[in-house]
Amino acid sequence: MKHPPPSPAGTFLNLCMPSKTAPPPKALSDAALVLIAARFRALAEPVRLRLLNTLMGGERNVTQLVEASGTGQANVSKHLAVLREAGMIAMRREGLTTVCSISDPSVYQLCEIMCSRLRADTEARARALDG
Amino acid sequence: MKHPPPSPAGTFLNLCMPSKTAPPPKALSDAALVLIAARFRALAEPVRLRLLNTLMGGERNVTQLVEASGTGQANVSKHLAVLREAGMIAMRREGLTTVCSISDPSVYQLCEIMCSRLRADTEARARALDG
DNA sequence: ACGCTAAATCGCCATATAGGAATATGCAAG
DNA sequence: CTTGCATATTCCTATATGGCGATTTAGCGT
Repeated sequence: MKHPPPSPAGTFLNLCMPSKTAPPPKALSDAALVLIAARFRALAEPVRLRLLNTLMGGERNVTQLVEASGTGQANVSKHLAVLREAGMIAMRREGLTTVCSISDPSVYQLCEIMCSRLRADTEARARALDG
Repeated sequence: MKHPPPSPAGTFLNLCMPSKTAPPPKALSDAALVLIAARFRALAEPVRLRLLNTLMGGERNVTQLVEASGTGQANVSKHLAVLREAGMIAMRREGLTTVCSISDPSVYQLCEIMCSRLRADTEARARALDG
């Protein structure tokens, strides 16, 4: 259950270094691609990203997430189900409420990378206008 | 109205994060979330992942990508347009052919992270079956 | 000009999914 | 058991998107 992090494939340290390291082009199976695509799809929705972003501040119950999300309770419930099935969040019943938390640490890395890219692209576009 | 009564910051972090990787929970704007979601959506498709996976081996023209993708030329063309609009690949005309290449190095990181997670989950599920 | 090839685009269909209202379920208090 | 709150689920509609065939566009050689 608990794993003293043996640095899964060295991904942690490579995070902040956008060097042009081309890894050996290992071909992935079709089945693997389907699974990977499913994970990306779970992140391909603004409301779900808002939920994850809120959960980055710590555990929240569903009502709190509904308030933070700007959409209805039914939608949030469905989006949470998607995130849970993708293994990204954990949900536990606590009396009347359901408490949610991020269960997949790679969510942080993925969002961090995307944000960095977004910043870089925006900046590049701004430079293109000025220069 | 209500505040998160139990864990302020520590509980779930102890569960899933080693030590260092907790970024300050910066709230992202709705506009940023839409842009980030769009980038994830570009990766949320097996055929597009196959194209990227192929391009990880170096530049390829569209015909080569069609052969590697297992789907039709029209589809590949549309998928390539999606990846280009997401800023992940570059395309240049070279005589009759169009040569494609990965233009966003974060693609490597993102796929690497997803593959690691996939391996970890699959392994955990296998352990759960064996006991 | 023509034909040929590579790639992009269009039209259509089928499916997936986000959104929302209504309803059902689970749980605790009285 | 009944009431009330917090979530989940169901049903529905609108939209987005993938796949495919057919057509169009683009560039090279003749």
